[in-house]
Amino acid sequence: MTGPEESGRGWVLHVDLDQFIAAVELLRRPELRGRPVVVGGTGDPTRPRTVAATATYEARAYGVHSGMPLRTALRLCPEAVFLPSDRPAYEAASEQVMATLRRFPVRVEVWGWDEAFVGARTDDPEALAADLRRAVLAATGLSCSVGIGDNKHQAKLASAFAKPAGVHRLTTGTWAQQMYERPTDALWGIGAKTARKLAGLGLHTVADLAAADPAELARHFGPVNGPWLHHLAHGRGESEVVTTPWVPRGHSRETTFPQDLTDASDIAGQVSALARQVASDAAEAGRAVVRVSVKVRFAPFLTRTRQSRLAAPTTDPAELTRVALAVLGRFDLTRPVRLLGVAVEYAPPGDEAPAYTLTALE
DNA sequence: TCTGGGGTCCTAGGACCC
DNA sequence: TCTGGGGTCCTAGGACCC
Repeated sequence: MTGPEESGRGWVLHVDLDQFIAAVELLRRPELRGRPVVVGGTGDPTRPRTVAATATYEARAYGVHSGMPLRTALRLCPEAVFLPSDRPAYEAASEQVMATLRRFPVRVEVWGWDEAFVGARTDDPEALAADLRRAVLAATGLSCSVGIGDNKHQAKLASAFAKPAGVHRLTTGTWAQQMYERPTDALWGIGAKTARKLAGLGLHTVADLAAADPAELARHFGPVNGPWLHHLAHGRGESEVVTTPWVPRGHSRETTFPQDLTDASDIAGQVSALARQVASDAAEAGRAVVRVSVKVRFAPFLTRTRQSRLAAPTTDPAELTRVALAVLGRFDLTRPVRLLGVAVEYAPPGDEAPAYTLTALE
């Protein structure tokens, strides 16, 4: 921490913890180091319909990966150690990491449990990145990788190139050289579906997309998404690092049942329980609810949602439960149900009361 | 490999209003 | 009454990310 951050040009850094969940678990259980470990669900690999949140490199050697059903992981690697997900532990570790980053003369924007953007002015961003890595490791025992860029998009991609435990710089100056030959889904925001659709238009690489006509892209992907894809391919992106805490837009709870539900009163009972849970979460967060939606995933895997806007914002559990059940009533529930969910949209904070006096004056 | 849970944002179509 | 044009709100679904 040499303190040169008041001078020099501005940079965006992306700090990404390496194998975050597995690393936190191994800190608590050093005896498991070097063994195949899989984390997910309640840690019971025989329970159907639960998947791995993460797998250590030793487990990956057996073909196990995150998102894989635990039962499959067990078959591939019977000697693996299966651990339950422990959200509070990950949140606590994450807090420690973010607090460490905030001790530097930089701006820190938390972007999830295991990553953050850092805004800084310096003549030597590699030195700053190395300082951040050392400080996080010393304070928490966790390893991270750091990407350096002119904006968040570049820094985010750079940190992936830096993995594991490294530092990498990707800027507008080196964008074409580093990115143009890669497939379009190497960009942050382009997934499998969009990549396939782009390929159908003859656009396979980042260079192809960068050379495409934005108006043509708008016709196929919409007025916002089309031009945005073009921007992504040129390595453009948001460069402002915002330190004010994120204000959640909504909240949800959902459950996949080990066996399908067919009984209507069971289904209603589960939706009530989810609605009460979401209401309690909202009350704890001090947020009023303006919309309630119910999600039903039918067997084998058909997902449908129904939603309803409330007449007035509320946090009342009885009212939210009543609305959730009314929305549930709009589904055709003749097929077996494998998942139920209740989601709410929050009113913007401080927006609960209508400002009718101001309106009257206009 | 029979496929979690929790988020965000965008799009399209219909209702409704002037 | 054979049919405009714009704006806003609401709903359902989709894509993406961690």
